[in-house]
Amino acid sequence: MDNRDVAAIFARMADILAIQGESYHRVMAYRRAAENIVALGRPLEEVWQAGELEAIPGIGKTLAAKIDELMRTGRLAAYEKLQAQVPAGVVALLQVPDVGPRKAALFWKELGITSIDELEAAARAGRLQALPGMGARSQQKVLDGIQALRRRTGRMDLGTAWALAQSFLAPLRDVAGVMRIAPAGSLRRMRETVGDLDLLVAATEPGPVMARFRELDQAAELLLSGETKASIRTREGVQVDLRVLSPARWGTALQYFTGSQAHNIHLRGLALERGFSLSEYALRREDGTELLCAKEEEVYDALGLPFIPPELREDRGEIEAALEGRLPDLVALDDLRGDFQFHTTWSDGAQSLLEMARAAQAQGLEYALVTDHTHGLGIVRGLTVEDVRSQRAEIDEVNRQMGGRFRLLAGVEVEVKADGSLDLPDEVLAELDLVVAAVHTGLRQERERVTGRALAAIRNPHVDILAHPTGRLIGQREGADLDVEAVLQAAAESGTALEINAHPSRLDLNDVHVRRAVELGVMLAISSDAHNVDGFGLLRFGVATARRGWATGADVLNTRTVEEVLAWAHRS
DNA sequence: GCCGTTTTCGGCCCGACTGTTTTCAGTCG
Repeated sequence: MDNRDVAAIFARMADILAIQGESYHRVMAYRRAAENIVALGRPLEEVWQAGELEAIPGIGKTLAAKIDELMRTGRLAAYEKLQAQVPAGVVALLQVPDVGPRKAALFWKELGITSIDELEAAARAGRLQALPGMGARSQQKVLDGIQALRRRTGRMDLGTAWALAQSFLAPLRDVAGVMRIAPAGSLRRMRETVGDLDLLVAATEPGPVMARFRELDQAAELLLSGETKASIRTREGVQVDLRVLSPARWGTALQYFTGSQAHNIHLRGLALERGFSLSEYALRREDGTELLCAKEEEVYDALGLPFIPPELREDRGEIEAALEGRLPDLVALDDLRGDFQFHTTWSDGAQSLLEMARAAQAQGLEYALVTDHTHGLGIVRGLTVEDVRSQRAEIDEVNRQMGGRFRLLAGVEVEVKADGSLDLPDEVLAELDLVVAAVHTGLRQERERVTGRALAAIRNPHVDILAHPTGRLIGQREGADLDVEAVLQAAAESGTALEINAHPSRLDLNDVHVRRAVELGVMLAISSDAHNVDGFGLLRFGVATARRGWATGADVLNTRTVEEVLAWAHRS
């Protein structure tokens, strides 16, 4: 029973309770508990053994007892009882857009529908429209929703969402009356995946920008369209929401639209304690007068809080920390002086050492660690011992050409082989400025074995950084069955840095792991993993992941000067 | 089901949009 198993059960119980018409707040309690367990960072089992379950926000006596039962027996009687009461196929109906718990219950109780296929058949036969509260249009919406569900590709990675947002922002920015425009939602919070795209516009008149939005080429399907809010779906099946408000309300609007929902609920509760009702329009006092906020900072300030960066807004303790004046001073992209992983034509990169050095410098960096693959990784041509030494000569030459304004550091991304040994001999590793080790193969090994390889690499005195520790590829491949807690503990002990790989398909370590790493005092290295000259631009996603994990500049190796990095690498 | 410098009971964020309804329920974010 790991965190995800328990969270999935609680989320499932929330769905069933909602279908049964249980109190909204009881349902929300289960959902909130599930989210907090996912965000915990440490193994739930460990918290359970320590008897500290009730210290987790949203876990009280009842849920703690349920977790205890799950940990002891692997089962939960209350869950099994609920499952017996509502068929799994009825719960599945909730996946259909515009079908919520009330309608799912209606379809089940009135028509005996227990699967999405049966729902579709009933809609086609015209049997839904006769139900109370339903009609021909609602029935058609169900059919459209089922189609959309079957087309849906899942959540986008952060890089894809970022690029898609830019394609919407450009044409809308030029519309008359548009004063400000920004992506909000999970993209602004820089979550590792993004479902829907949320765009916010401040304009004197909503009409023109709403009209332009509906007519965009990308808008394959118009989902809804009111005076200030519209949603479209792209051909790829991505929903894009647009909201338009007046510039004087930009601060509250951006705060509201950035979320997360959990952060907003918590913040609005705090506002109520302070005598305000907070909405996207304003802070409204009890006498009905409004306090308008043109800037987001003003919203937090009015509630007696410092500005909370969007990346922290997940209701993972940031509001409490803000109240107590202990928000971290988060690392920023501008703080980065260097990069710790990129590739060149020496292995699977597209450009030469010199071209990559110039690109890194153009990105504002002072140094970058060359980390071509070693030959043990079969899929790319990698460096042999001779290659490592030849490449060193070329690195020295590039450094001469860069004239002291930029420094390439000699390194390697050395393969951790299936038996845990490294792909280059120690004496060769010792010649390098820094060594990055990575596991690329055998990711499906059993937990103990693959963890053992990671631990061996971390404890190797020549290894400075362990790259993309779990090896996951977002949306494509699960990471290894790694004991991340053991890896973090070992890194803290040995002083080895762990990578935050900035590539949007990796973001490995992830935000939750970073948070735990920061707690344990693990050094973090943000790496672009650039394979071409544009790759250094990906560092922003790595920084965002570090920020989501509450990392400060002091936690991140990249904020140090090249001299400090070399001194760190050669510490005892 | 959780939670508490107003509470151990009685609250629990707030509003847009749609469709089915003559005032509102359901869904979504």
